[in-house]
Amino acid sequence: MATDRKRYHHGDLPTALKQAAVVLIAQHGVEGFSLREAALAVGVSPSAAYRHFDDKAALLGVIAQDAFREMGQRFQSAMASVRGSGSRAARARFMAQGHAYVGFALEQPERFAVMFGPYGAGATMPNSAACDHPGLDVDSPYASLSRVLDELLAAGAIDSARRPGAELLAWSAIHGLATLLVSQALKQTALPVEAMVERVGQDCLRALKAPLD
Amino acid sequence: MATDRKRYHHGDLPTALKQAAVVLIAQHGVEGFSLREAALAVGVSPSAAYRHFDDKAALLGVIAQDAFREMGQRFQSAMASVRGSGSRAARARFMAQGHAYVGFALEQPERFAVMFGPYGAGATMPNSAACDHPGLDVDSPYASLSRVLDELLAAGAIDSARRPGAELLAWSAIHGLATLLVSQALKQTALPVEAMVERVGQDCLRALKAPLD
DNA sequence: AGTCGATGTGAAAGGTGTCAACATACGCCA
DNA sequence: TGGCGTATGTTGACACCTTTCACATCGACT
Repeated sequence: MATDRKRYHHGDLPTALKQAAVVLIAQHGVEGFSLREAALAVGVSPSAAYRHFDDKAALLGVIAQDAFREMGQRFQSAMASVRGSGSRAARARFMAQGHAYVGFALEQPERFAVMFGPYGAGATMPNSAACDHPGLDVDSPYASLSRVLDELLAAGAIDSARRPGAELLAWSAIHGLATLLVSQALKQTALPVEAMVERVGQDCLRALKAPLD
Repeated sequence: MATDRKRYHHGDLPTALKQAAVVLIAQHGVEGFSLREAALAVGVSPSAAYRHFDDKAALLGVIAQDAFREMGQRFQSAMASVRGSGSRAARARFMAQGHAYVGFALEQPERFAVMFGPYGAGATMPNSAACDHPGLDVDSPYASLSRVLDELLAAGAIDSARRPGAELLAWSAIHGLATLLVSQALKQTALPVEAMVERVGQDCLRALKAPLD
C-alpha cells in the first residue's frame, strides 16, 4: 500500500496521472495543462502516459467522465439530505440539485469546464443525453434530475402536460447560470450566488407548474 | 486598395490576422489554433503578430470582443424584424433574441466558445455584467435583453415584481441551452433546435408572468 | 528458473509561443 | 527633393510541448 518511491513500475499510473492532472488543471486551467508536467509530478517519464492513454485528449476525456460521476454522487447526496415525500420535499430536492450543480461548478471551475469542453460531454460520451454511463453504481446527474421531476409531478408540484421535456428547461437554466458564473460574465450582478440559484430554480418550478396556455 | 501581394508592409495586419484566426478557429477549434498558422495564412512572419497583439491571449480576447459585438448586431436585427408594440410583439421580440442567440452559437460554435472561454467574457471585459463596450455604436446583447424585458413589463406581459433581475433567468436559460447544444450534451433529445428554443423561451415568459407567491 | 508481455525510459522529430537583434519602408520635416 | 525616425516585418533562437520508436526493466506464469 505504502507506495515505495523509486520502483520502476509505478503500481497504478493511470489514476496517479489523473489525480495529478486534476490538480494541475485546477491551478493552470485546461489550456495551460501539459502531459509532461503531470508525468513529472508523478515522477515518471513523459512518454509513460502513452501506455495508458491514447492521447492527451483521452486523458482529459476520462477526467471529464470522472467529473460527471462525481457530480452524480453530489446529486444523490443532495437529494438524500432532504427527507420526506410531499410537494414541499420534492421542491426542496429540486433546489438541492441546483445548488449542488452550481456549487460544483464554482468550487472546481476548471474541472467543470473540462466536462463540457471539447473533450467532455459530446466527445467522450457517445451514448445518451447528458451522460448515462452504463454499468456504473451511481446515477447520472441527468437521471437524478428526471427522477426529481417525476417526484414533482407525483406530488402535484408541476403540471402533467409540462412534464415531458421538462429536463430541458431545468438543465438549461441551471447549466447556463453555472457557466455564466464560471466565465465571470455576471460580474456586475451583485446578488450572492445562493440567491441566484434560488431565484432561477424557483422560476423554473413556476414555469413548470402553470397549466397549458 | 487592391492589396498588392509581396509588399513588405501588409497594410492592415491586425484585422487580417483576426479574420484568418476566426477562419482557422472555425476549422480546428480554439485549442487547435496556433498563432503561427494564422501568420502563415496571412503571409507574414510568426513574430509579426507581436507588433499588434501582446499575446496569443490578447488576439483571442479581441476576437471574443468582436463576437460580442456581432451578437449585439444580430440582436438588434432580430428585434427590428418584429414590428408593432403590443404584448404580442414584445413577446415575439424576446423570442427572436433567443433564436438569434442559439442560432449564432450553432452557426459558429467555436467562436461562441471563445466568447465565454478563458479569453472571453471575464478576462477581456473588465467592466460590466455581460459586456457593455463603451463608446460602441451597437448595444450589447445584455442591454438589448434589458430593453425587451422593459417592453414586456410595459406591455403587461410580465409581472412588475419580477422585473428586477429578470435578465438572470432569461440569459441563464438561453445561454445554458446554447452551450449544451454546442457541447453536444443534448444529443439524445430528438427535438429540433427551433422547438427547444421556443419551449425554453416560452417557459421563461411564463415564469416571469406569474404574480408573486 | 526462464520466458513473455506489460510497463517505463531515452532520444528524436515536428510543432508552438515568445523574444531580441536586425531589416525595410512609410511619413514627415528641412 | 532628400534624409531621417519610427512603425512594421524578418530571422534566428530558446524553451516547451505532443507523439513515436527502439530499448530497458520488471512481474507473472509455466
